[in-house]
Amino acid sequence: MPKILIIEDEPELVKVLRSYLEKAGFGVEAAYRGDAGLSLWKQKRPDLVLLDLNLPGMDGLDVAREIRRKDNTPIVMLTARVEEMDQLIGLELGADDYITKPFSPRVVVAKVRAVLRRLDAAAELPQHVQVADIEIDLDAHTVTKDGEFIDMTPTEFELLATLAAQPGRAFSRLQLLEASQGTAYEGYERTIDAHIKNLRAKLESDSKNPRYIETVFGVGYRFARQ
Amino acid sequence: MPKILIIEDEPELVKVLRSYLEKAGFGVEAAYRGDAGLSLWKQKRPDLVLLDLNLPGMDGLDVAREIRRKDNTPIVMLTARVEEMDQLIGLELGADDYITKPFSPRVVVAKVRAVLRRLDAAAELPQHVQVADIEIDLDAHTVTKDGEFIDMTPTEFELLATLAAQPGRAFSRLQLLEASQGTAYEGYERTIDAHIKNLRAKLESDSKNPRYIETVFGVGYRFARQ
DNA sequence: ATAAATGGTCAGAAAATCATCAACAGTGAG
DNA sequence: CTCACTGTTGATGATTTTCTGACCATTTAT
Repeated sequence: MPKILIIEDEPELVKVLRSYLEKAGFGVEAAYRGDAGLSLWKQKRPDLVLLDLNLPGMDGLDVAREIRRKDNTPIVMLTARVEEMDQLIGLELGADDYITKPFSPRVVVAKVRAVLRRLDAAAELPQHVQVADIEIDLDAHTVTKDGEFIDMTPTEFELLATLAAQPGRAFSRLQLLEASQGTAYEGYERTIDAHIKNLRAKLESDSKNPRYIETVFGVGYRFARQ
Repeated sequence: MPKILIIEDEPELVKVLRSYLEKAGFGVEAAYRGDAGLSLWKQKRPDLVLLDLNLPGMDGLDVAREIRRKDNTPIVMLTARVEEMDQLIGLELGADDYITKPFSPRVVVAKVRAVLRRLDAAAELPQHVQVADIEIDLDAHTVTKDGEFIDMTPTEFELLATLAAQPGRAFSRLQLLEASQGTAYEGYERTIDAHIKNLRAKLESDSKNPRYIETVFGVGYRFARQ
């Protein structure tokens, strides 16, 4: 559950935002002054900061600068008017996004989600898997073999990406089910067989003697260690 | 470390700007006259020029024009008032951005960063995409097929530009929403379908077998690989 | 060698996703 | 204000993918 820190001096606004964010599954902390917000940030280390520009105690810009100096917690600025934003457009201070008042809480939640998603996507996952003469670009959703592009359905793509990410490791059908269709524990293990067959048809030149996707009898499948 | 050239006749202002820019990690050169600025530009080849409009020795406009004639070093204009800018815009000077006085040094640094970043980002993407008989000039905002210009609505062009800038890469509807209407997380993903349909109607001769904008089932759309 | 267990393949059914259309809303120009 | 244009939305039918179970082939264990 990602934690959001709201630094905003209007209690009414904080109340509304908190309600919406919590409903959306976020944990919420709030401060009503800039300096208080900064120390709360140090203490709680939230995943994202919603920061008003005009604050008592300490200016929002200074708060942002201070946070940036120590960390790159994503910051979404709340500003009163569009003109204020013109000053910030360069985003000198590294705000990740901004919202101008008046705004609907719904929009705020959407922004928060978008920023977190954007950062997550950029930071964590490897973008690229290369094994043998197969190349998988997770971002672009492409698979090439010897430079030739091969079309994949979403499930096929997921399976291949899972297997190829750890060549030599055997995956059970259950693990592959989980990888391909999310968490789903329900489902028929043999479904995987069908997808493997289709994958092989697309990848292997000799489907009888698979070169890439090998069967591990009694266990599952693995991508060949090259 | 990017180099910035300041051409500005007020020494006090130069001093402040230099201090801020250096703190921000830029190398700074300065000239106090237009003609001197131009020769310093020739000599140092900075990554960006901060250029005052009213200068002794040589008018800022002439300096800009001269720089543009030889090179496309980004230029950020410093102008006294907004009205001055209106003139400039008509002159199609090719400045990359402008700032009106009075301005905070912070804003200047932000602008400089933004311009450099924008150019960097732009440099990575092609300005021009040609596939078969379609030609898309992302810069000029034009699309031609067999030499004939095709009119696009703004949204259509944005979508097409996004897709065509990275042929072969699949984009989700969410990514396309974000690209076409700015930030939107809200909005109906199927809206993209409608725009794609309109785009295809304009681009494709056989809308059933799209040659340019391909559907990636379960993922989104992509521009055909070249 | 034979039986038992596991994997491969296939085709039809079910589910998910997509294309298209028509109606509606917002916007700016005249 | 009206009109034209653009963009949005929800519904419908079409398409593609995914799932499933049956049947046969292969592997393993005895």
